[in-house]
Amino acid sequence: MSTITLLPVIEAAACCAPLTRDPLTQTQADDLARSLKAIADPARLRLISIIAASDGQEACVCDLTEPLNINQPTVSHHLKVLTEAGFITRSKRGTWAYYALVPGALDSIARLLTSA
Amino acid sequence: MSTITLLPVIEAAACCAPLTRDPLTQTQADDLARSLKAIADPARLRLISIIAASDGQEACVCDLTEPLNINQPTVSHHLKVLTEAGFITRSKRGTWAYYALVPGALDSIARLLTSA
DNA sequence: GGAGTATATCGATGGATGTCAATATAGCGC
DNA sequence: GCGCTATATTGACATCCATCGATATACTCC
Repeated sequence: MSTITLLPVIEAAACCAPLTRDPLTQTQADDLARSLKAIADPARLRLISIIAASDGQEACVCDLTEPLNINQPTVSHHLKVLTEAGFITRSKRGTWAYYALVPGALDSIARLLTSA
Repeated sequence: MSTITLLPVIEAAACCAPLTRDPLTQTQADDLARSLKAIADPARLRLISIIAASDGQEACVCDLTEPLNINQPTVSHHLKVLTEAGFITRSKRGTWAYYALVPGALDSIARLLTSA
């Protein structure tokens, strides 16, 4: 796992023109699809939106488990997917784990979809 | 199938604030996830980008089958998914089917992901 | 109408994925 | 160390999904 980049989303987005300017290569399409798959899930979208609306765009797992009506292991799984995709980061403070939005990660994906 | 809205993407996007402003409700998350799932596939992203780069942002199926290295039924399937999600529209002229981008569909999704 | 072409649909299949219960790990306070 | 709490991991399971071959549909031209 040591070869995973820290911010795969932003890296993937930095490379290329908007989706609508030129046909994507297979590799570009694979990368963008991977990022989109990570957020194309209701539970993960809600997690992102709760984190984003929290103080400092950071939230404790203990505040994320209850409002989603899914079990704790499932929340943990979704947070891992979002982290590996580069949308959030994890920092542990004592017993608690805090997840924070990666600034610009969502924006860089959005830019790829925007034609203007 | 008569109850399907013509532009589900844009309708879903018109209703709500950016993902990062307030926590999403379950319904909002479901809708947005459905739209994102439709484009979270390499083949469909490439289809969109080829259509977008074509004259009048419209392309014939005959021009979409070859460059993707996937079989014709699979291309047809992906085009259907994109159509039902409201990203493209289909118009038949003679023997050929043309698919065109729905203006603003991608943009409205992008706006939901943008914080600014 | 019949042959040929373009596109869509059907059915099957292998692989990915969301969810859970059970368990493991890790930190805290006594 | 021991119990307690918070979070992560594992393994299993059911469902979804991308892809394909085969076939159906629809249009054109002769």
